[in-house]
Amino acid sequence: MPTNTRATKSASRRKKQPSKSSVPLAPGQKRRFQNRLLKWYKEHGRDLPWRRTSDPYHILVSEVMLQQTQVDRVIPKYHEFLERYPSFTELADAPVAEVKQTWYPLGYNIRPERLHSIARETVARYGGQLPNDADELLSFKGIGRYTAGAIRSFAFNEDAPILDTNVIRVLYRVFIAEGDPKGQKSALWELSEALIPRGKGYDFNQAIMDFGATVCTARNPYCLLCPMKTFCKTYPFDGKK
DNA sequence: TTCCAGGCCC
DNA sequence: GGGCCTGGAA
Repeated sequence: MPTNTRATKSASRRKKQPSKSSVPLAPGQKRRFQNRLLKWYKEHGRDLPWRRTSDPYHILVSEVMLQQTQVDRVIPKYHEFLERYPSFTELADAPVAEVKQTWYPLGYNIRPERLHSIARETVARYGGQLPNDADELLSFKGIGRYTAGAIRSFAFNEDAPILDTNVIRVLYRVFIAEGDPKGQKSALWELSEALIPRGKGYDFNQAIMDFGATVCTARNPYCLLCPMKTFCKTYPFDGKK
């Protein structure tokens, strides 16, 4: 926990005021969202290759590939890449030029360079084991806040929050629905964290991204078959945001 | 053809 | 807050 958020507990009786950036959740709303999302995921979640492993290296490769590239284009390259570089060691030992060639044609070629440097550093400084600590992960070039959360939840099974465009869109629509979503990142990070059912960070995070990618889509979302429509602040969708 | 999204770095 | 690089929408 951060610091002393309850310092004045006995000093005053003022009701807890949501800080400007936090989103109030109606009673039961949190659990309803969690239950419906996880149920939806059980029935409709996609079967993706990186969901069949908990190897942090595999997870990292998939997440870096997915940073600016759609799932369908990533899948074949994910297999090819791992076949060629089965672990941090092989990747670290490979010439970066070759790694970039293997990466082709995914594009954004700074990514293979960074992935390669992450591999080298992981071998050199962490004995070939990716750290699970948030700050250590964030210290790598190429791992930002989203990817650090993804690694912690998908590879290490921690209840770490993630926030990418899918998650932003889903949480904004269901719980906020006013103002500019991008201007509310900190509230959305808080929401992302607060909504994770204890011990279920992996499934919950995978679920919310799948949900955003296939139901709560950017354009023409499938509101009619959405399990959240009874309490979604955006339902019925009017064509914007 | 132009414009914008998308995580990250700076 | 802008630029990166690229696909896809406008």
